[in-house]
Amino acid sequence: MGRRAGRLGRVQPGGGRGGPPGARCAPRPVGPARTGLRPRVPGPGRGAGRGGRAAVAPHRCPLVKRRLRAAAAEVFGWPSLREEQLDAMEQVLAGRDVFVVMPTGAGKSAVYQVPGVLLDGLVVVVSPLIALQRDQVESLREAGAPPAVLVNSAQSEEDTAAAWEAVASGEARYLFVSPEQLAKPEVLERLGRPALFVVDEAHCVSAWGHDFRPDYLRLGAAVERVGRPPVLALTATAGTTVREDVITHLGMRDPVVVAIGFDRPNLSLEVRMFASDDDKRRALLDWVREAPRPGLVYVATRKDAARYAEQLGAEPFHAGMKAAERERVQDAFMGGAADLVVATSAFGMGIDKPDVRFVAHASAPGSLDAYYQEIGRAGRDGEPADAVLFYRPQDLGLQRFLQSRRVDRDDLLALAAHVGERPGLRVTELARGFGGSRRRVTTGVNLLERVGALVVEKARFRLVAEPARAADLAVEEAERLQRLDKSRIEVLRAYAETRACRRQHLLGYFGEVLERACGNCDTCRSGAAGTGISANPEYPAQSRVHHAEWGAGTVVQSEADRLTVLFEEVGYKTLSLEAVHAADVLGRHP
DNA sequence: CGCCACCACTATAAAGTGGTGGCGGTGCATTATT
Repeated sequence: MGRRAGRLGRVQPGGGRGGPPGARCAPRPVGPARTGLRPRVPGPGRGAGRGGRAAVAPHRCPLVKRRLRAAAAEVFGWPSLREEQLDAMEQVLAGRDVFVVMPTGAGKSAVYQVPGVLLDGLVVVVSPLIALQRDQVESLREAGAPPAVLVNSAQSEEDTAAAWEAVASGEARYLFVSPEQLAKPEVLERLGRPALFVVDEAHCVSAWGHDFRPDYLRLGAAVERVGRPPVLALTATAGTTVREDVITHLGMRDPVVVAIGFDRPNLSLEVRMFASDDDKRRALLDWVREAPRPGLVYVATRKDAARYAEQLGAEPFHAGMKAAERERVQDAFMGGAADLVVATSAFGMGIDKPDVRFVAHASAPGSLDAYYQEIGRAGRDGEPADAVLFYRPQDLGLQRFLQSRRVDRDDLLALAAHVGERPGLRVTELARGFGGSRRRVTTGVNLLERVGALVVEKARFRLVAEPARAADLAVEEAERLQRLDKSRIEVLRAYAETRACRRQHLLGYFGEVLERACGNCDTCRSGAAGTGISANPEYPAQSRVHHAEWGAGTVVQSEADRLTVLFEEVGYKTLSLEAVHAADVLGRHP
């Protein structure tokens, strides 16, 4: 395998430093510069509305592309690559930061796997689940790609030692780790100077970094610590808000965005509205019993997973189950032995089953991003499939609870004071000395850093504000973030309650414009989705507005009689156009 | 925020009503016990 790869020649990372192929053939800087903390209006290169064509220059570099194609064919046995994959790979080899949005199954992994063959150095791949890391290593091994190793807490010390040995000797080409591993200074030291830094399932930075897995927000610092190699972020779901968040927190510089369109026309979209819980439950059971399988039912709680599974004679799946049992259910579903799984959001990452005929939601998830991701597991074979949301406005209450991050000013004050008195501590020392969990301490540190009250130098913390002031700023910021989080639920509500074409609505949120009503959603079928809904000439989607009370914002949804706007300070709001006109509260921004 | 299990209450008794406290999701890594 090494020999095969060797014949293809090597490319130095980083257009500037690297010299030849990259330098001679460096693509022109293209694509929007999207590094700001707050959402902006997409630049002209963004490509909204043109079916999500890649936002890369028409520039071509025959030599590099030829070598990429050769590596794909010779090492991985892929006779061809998508144009988007090639574009992304080429930009990576030229040393650019690249943000790739592609559906599962479209070959996201190839975007780092193939350049990995040509690069002369380590490719670090951050992945959220150990199971996913193992799958990736397995598929690289099967392909006969350069050696790939793992470092995590679930393997023996011997295996970890061997992995580090392979990294140190230069034998290992790919290293798979969790963000938690990269929070350890000794791990970062052992990485040396990687040639490429990959963040797989990059939406996790935004979805989990702010509280559940705060080490995700420290990846940007990790990138700096290892000499700032090119950063490649990969995900299947990224609305514009999520994308901005990921780019900001990974510290990506002027990234090239390569996206494949979001639309899945074979997926029928439907929302069924209920007032009572009993009615909703009965309707879901009836519907699922009749639906063609295999299918997936998403629920909001573990208890519901057990209950519905029992009633449907299906397999439940949630994080409270034993690992062996979870594995059994997942394998049974993948293999076809189980054709119905009732799951919480724990189920799905890494699931790539082509023939799933429906995804039904027994309760609303917490965001439209999550919803899109979950329904995206249906109909990957391109055959007709159903996405049905059994909706009750009351169900949003649970999501509101789940997204409320409890911030305690006293806690933050104590943390700030502790750091202030003992400059130079690292996370582990801080957690031990301060007496909080690593998670709590990291979340606090992230927040303090975000408001500029704390700086990090070589993984050591220093307070640069008065503790009381630091705590105030952090609380203020946490409250702002919380408003934003909660407002994401409003986006879901808007989807569930819209009378317009669901697909236009959904795609609009992801920054794509569908010119005409889709004809494959419930509102289209019932004739409720009138014409001309997508275009409100007064406040088109993505335009900047200013509200008298809520300040600056961006229109994310524009319908004939209502608007959904993302305000920077208060989050998403749905406004009735009639009220807007009556009170004259909304102005256009230049 | 909303549910649900549990409790007290009512008062020919059994089963229903009303109040309320606890609970709700996602994974890695690490550590203390069997």
